[in-house]
Amino acid sequence: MKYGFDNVSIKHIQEESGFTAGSIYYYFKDKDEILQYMVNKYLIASFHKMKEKVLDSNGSLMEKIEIIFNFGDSPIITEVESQDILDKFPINYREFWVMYTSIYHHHPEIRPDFCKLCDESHDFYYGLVQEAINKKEIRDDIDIEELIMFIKTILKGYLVLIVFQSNLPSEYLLKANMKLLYEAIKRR
Amino acid sequence: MKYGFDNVSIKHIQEESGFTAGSIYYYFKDKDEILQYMVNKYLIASFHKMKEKVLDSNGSLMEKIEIIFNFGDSPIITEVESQDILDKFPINYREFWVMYTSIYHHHPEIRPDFCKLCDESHDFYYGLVQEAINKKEIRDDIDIEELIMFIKTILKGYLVLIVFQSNLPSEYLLKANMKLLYEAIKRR
DNA sequence: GTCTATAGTTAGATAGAC
DNA sequence: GTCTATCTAACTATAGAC
Repeated sequence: MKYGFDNVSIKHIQEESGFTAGSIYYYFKDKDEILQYMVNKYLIASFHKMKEKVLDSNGSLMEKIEIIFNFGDSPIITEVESQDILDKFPINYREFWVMYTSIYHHHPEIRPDFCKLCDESHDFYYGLVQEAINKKEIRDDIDIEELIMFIKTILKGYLVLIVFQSNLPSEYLLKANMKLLYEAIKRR
Repeated sequence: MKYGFDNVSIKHIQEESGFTAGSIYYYFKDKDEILQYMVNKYLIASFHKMKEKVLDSNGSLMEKIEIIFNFGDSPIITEVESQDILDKFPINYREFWVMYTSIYHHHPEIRPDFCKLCDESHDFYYGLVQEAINKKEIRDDIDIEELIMFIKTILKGYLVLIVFQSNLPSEYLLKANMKLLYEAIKRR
């Protein structure tokens, strides 16, 4: 998270982890395998945690979307047995996502994981939107696929703006997006 | 654009440019200065080109926003005297932006340019929105600052989704965003 | 399973001829 | 202004002792 994946060296990892390069290569066949491991463990596990949190909330669609907006601030989590290190050195989900996208072009091997996440998130949003229509929370003349794309766009844009335009206070940005998104989909 | 800035070596540049390392270092004191040069020349010039294109269009706010959406596809441009190379090897603005953000963390020296762009874009959007309200194209009970944040969020999210979720057809994504953005701001 | 030591390669950068 | 030749430092990865 400090250097970005391509700019962190095995020697950096050696110093921070307390293991020597020899030990690190005992567990991972090369540097790329460390990346693969992290993406699998952290990004995907965090996405599932987010889904869980949303589905447990029992709120309205807008309340659920607010949970997703705020999930960027959450620390990355993983399975119980490997959680120790993440408790000691928490990693922000949003920053992790940005680090991850920054290597997207140079590491095509991680793209399948990314695609899997996108597909899963589509199905997830579909469920949320369908439920909101059934409960008459939002207009029912809305195209579900269009709304999913709109929500995805706003969530991604929010995440990116928070990171790259830090002079925008996140609470105002969140409020503005929530308010205007609701204007677009509310029953009239 | 092929390797990303940190992963491209002077030797790569040597091969592609036809100049040797010695010559390259005659013009640039170090590799970072090449980056500075590109950001200044390309990113900022392209933003001004986009503004120009929008202001010349004389369309409605939504038509102007559509121009901005589509600007990601445009080739990067610069001043007339250095345009030759970009004509021969066009660079997509959207891809350039992504390459640029991918080095944001590791190259703090380029952040001031980024801030300048964000500030300029705020003033630019403010003008567009104010004009649309005056012309009664959109609701006048809308908070301008909130709408600017909303528009910025959607434009940025669109750009990111196009790059990282390429299975989403851009024309549908554009249409969905335009339609729902308009739903949020249209006069009722 | 962890270490030391180091191989082999490539990186960014420079000196000096032309 | 461009080149050749080369330096030093850093990198990934491995061999082999313990």
